[in-house]
Amino acid sequence: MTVKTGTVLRPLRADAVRNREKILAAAATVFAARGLDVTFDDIAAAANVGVATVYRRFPDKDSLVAALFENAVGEIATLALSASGAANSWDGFVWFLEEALERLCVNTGLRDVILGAPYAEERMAAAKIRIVPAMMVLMERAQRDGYLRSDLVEVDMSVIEMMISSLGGGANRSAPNLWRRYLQIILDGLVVHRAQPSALPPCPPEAAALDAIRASRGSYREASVSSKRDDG
Amino acid sequence: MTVKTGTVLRPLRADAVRNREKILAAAATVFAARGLDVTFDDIAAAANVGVATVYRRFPDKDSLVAALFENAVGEIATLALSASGAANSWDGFVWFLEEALERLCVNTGLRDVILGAPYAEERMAAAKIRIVPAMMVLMERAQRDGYLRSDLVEVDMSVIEMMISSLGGGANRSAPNLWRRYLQIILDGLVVHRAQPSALPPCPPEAAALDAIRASRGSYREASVSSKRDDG
DNA sequence: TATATCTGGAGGAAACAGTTCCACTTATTC
DNA sequence: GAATAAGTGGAACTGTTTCCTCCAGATATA
Repeated sequence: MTVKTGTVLRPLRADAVRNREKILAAAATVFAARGLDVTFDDIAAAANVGVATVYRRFPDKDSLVAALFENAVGEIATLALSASGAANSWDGFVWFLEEALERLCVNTGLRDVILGAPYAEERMAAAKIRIVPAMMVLMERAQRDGYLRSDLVEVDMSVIEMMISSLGGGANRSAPNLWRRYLQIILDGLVVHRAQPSALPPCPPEAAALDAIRASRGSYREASVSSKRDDG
Repeated sequence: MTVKTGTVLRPLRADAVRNREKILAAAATVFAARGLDVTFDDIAAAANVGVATVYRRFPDKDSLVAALFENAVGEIATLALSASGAANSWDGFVWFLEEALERLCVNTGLRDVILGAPYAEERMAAAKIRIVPAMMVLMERAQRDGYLRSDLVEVDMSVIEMMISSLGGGANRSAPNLWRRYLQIILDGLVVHRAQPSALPPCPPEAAALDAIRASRGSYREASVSSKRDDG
């Protein structure tokens, strides 16, 4: 790791490199748990580092986001490509959705990136651009083979992925796999022929499901307890 | 309209009554368009009234929310009840979903209330309490008649309604009926027997669909342009 | 006309995001 | 193991936003 100083490239000091790693690790955790709308102070705190240190390494959120998510986004495109190599086109389609949604649900930050959050937009757009055609291949194969309903278009899949990933575990600690149940229902709606509904992943405890619902919206201001409460 | 002053009930002055109406109307519009997380200043501006006037009539957001949404919530319960009187239990089930989602999609504030936003929680809980049993009746009838998949439980419907209403027109001006397409897909996943997928509502223009996706998350900070831009 | 009621919007207080500064610490180098 | 360049933490400053109150002046009512 080097840094530009004046006109020469000078190696980053060892402790600085270490801190840079700590920051990246912390940011990954915090972004995953709470999305891209966290502050540099949050990240610094999670990394056990001063804010200035974060600013020194990453002048703005774009650079952090780019450093952390470019690969993850590319990986999704790669998933779609390998899925289109599956022996059965429907299985490939389903497999891709499961893999992609797993990642989006577990990582709110990644979801934000895919969803078009206003950070590092150009670089993320460049990373995302491979996804759409790969997805189209997947869909067309499954449609040609008579598995996937033929009236479905590519943007539908984006919408569906976003609907489902809003239930994700990133925001919803108590039922991290809730989304699988609703994916299954939707798959039952996407498939052309089925004799019976397929078996659903287990039903969540009521409370967990409701948490998920709440989490799906931007989880209001946590402590908007508002009004008075008796001071005890 | 009266107000308690000291110990006597005294009628509200005519202009005050008029302003109160203006505030309610404005709040209804603003809540519908932007959800419950708007400020009193926003409401005052929309009502063409000073903030103080809003505070004077409605000491906190709870009272506004209660005044505006208690009926709307009750109406949803009523819908569920009338739906269970339908000749065909599946038709009743579908009809209820369409009617309820229509309302939730058009009115982000109502969606927030149903979703459990932290305003007027007790009163809203009281209003909501009628919905669950009515929904259960609807579901049980449709399941008994062999239309609705039998592994579905009541909370599933809450989750599904929330997923779908996140695509709603309240936040998504450009494709206000987008949700109908995905409701149809999900219905195709909920029904026990179907020979073919049913026809879908028309596919939206690409851009509109992507708007909807973005709108489904809390639409980031509009102008997070951040960083420097060349001053022209 | 007198007076109780109501109004607007300026502006104070508090919370919070984003960023920089600088006295101090630590790694590197010879 | 000293000299010095590089790096550090967190206080503090700026700007924004939200919530709410105050009060001089306007308006309805009787």
